[in-house]
Amino acid sequence: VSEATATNTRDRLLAVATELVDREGLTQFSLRTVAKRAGVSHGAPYRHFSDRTALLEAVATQGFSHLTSCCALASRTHPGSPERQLREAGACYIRFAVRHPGVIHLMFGGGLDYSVAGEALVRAAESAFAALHGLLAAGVEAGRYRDEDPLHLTYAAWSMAHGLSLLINGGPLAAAREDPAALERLIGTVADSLMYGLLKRNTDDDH
Amino acid sequence: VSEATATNTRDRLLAVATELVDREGLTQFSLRTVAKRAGVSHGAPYRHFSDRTALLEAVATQGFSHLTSCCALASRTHPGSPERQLREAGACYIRFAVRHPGVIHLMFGGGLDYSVAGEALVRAAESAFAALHGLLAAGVEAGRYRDEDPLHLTYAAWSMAHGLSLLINGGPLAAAREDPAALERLIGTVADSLMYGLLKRNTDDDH
DNA sequence: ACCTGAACACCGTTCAAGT
DNA sequence: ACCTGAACACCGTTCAAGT
Repeated sequence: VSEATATNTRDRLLAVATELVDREGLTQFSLRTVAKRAGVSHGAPYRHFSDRTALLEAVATQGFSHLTSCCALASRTHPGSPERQLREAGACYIRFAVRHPGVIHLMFGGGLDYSVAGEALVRAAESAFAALHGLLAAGVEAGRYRDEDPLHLTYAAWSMAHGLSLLINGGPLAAAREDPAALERLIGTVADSLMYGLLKRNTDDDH
Repeated sequence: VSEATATNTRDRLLAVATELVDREGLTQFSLRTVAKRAGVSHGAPYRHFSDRTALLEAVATQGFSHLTSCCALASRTHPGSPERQLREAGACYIRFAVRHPGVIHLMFGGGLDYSVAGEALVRAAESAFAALHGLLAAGVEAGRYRDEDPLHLTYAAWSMAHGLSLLINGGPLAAAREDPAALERLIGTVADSLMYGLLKRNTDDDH
């Protein structure tokens, strides 16, 4: 019984923290507010997380896990089609970013120092990156994408997805946040642009 | 005399704030520490900035001005060559991001709410975006880039630059931070990849 | 094992008082 | 006009004490 209660408190803290990060942002995020909203005293979180940073790291870890599952789902849904896998994984990423703007900012906005982060977070981030890398490597191996180091293509793909999510969440494309159809259209357009850069072309007219 | 003193205090606060954001990050940033490091009491900053957010916005505004000047400089240095302008502006962006990781995170990491920001910041951000847009539009007009909406190409180019800066500052490419030659090489590689996606190709083998 | 509540050092912000 | 320092409400963290 005590184990179930402990787990529930920990999970509740995590859920409240995620909601608070998304709704108020990192600056407004406070451990004491999380505790209050979770219905425990301000000292209770220290039974489950070593400090404020550790709780935020746990929220980010969940985020990376979700991105990993985006890739895994896309792989299963479109077997044999690297392009569709990549498009679907990217769309999954963007939808997550729209639903969880604070978590995305937490993961990539510099609020976390990965050089001193807990290994759970580091592992989750590496898994997400490896999953995306797998999608790009598959496309190269299938002869669909340019014959480049898949790592470079991974950087390009990930940069594009993340850049778009920033533009949607805080920038000039914010209108798409409220309009699901417009959001899907925008995702499609950017994916087209990305694909144009990834796919092989027949003639070279570089500088 | 009083005017000069006032300006100096304001400028010193701004400089100290920039340094603190870059070295300690947004979470550790505190108005009281800035005041102490600037040699004034903790109440003094309120004579120059309405609150903590206003000081951070001023730091971000300076950052956007720098990005704008990156584009302006690139335009002047490589007249008539849209590709070189874009490459140079991108490299300028990345170098700034490496030198000022905290400021870049402040500008794009979600710590600022642009929907309620002061107009100086909004204007500076819009100017930077417009300057980049001008570079892309010039390339399209010159017939070098794909015949797409320059806005979409601007999103793509900016996303790539920003994604790379994130990977360098907090991710798997951090080694390039310490090695200027490796940094320039990396910038070149990513720029190649971006150019590949921007430049016209002769044959279309899209799905 | 988990939680509470007092305690301490810190922070943002305000404001009367000084020059 | 600009700055100081007391004041207040808040926060992260620790820890003795309770169940």
